[in-house]
Amino acid sequence: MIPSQLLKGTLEGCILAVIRKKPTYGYEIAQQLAAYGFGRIAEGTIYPLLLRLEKSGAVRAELRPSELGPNRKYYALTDRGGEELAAFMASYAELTGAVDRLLADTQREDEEP
Amino acid sequence: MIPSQLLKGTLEGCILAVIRKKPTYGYEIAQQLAAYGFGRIAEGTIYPLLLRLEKSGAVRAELRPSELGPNRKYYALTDRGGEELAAFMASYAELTGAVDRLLADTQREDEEP
DNA sequence: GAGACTACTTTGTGATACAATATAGCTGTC
DNA sequence: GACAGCTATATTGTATCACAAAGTAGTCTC
Repeated sequence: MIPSQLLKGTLEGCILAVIRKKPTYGYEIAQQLAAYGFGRIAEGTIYPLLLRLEKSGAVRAELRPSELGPNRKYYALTDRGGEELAAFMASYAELTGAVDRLLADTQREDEEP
Repeated sequence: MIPSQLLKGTLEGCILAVIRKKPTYGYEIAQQLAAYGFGRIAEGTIYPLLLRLEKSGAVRAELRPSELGPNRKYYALTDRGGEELAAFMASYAELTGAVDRLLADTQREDEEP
């Protein structure tokens, strides 16, 4: 299980990435994230996050009927959202670069006693 | 610059990793993190975090005089801290695994139009 | 009509990075 | 000896965000 604190900030970028692949709706996003190995992301996390993204102009929402079940709110990435996704990927690379360098050093200490 | 939200949860594990390499004190930890590429971590972040770790039993503190400047509070990793570090590394690997799979898929869409 | 699955919303809570501020010792310079 | 600048720690208040919980509502199967 990934602790919720570790997901902070990451989830927003990842949802942008999921939407970029193909416009989709909240419920399916949650399932995709689970399939990618994020674990179960609560509805109370997904939906407020999508509303934030819509309000900030990173995504555009469109209501469509579902063949089975209630209506779906499909989200598509805007240009602004594409820029945010690029910024996230850069920050994420910066973070993992720093962490990986540090953890590599931590490892090294074991090997040379 | 790494946004503060992305650091959440990560910093605690990384500080444990720094301390594991060699017992050290807050001020130097901040400098080491900056050197690894984390950017400048505010004092208001480092010191409360170290106090939390001490209170939780992950680290042990010892006050030592400095050759130059005020006293330093050296922190050393406890067994409990070592376990927490291992747990962090596992969670971190889980997270980066999921994100990397997702971002790889996002990339792939570009290549095959 | 009861349960299960789909699908979205809202409210309140907890964790945590950070800005700002305070304190204090040491060094060097003018 | 006053002042700047670096070292070193602590505290207070704030903003952000993931989540639990509860609610609403549609479809399907038994």
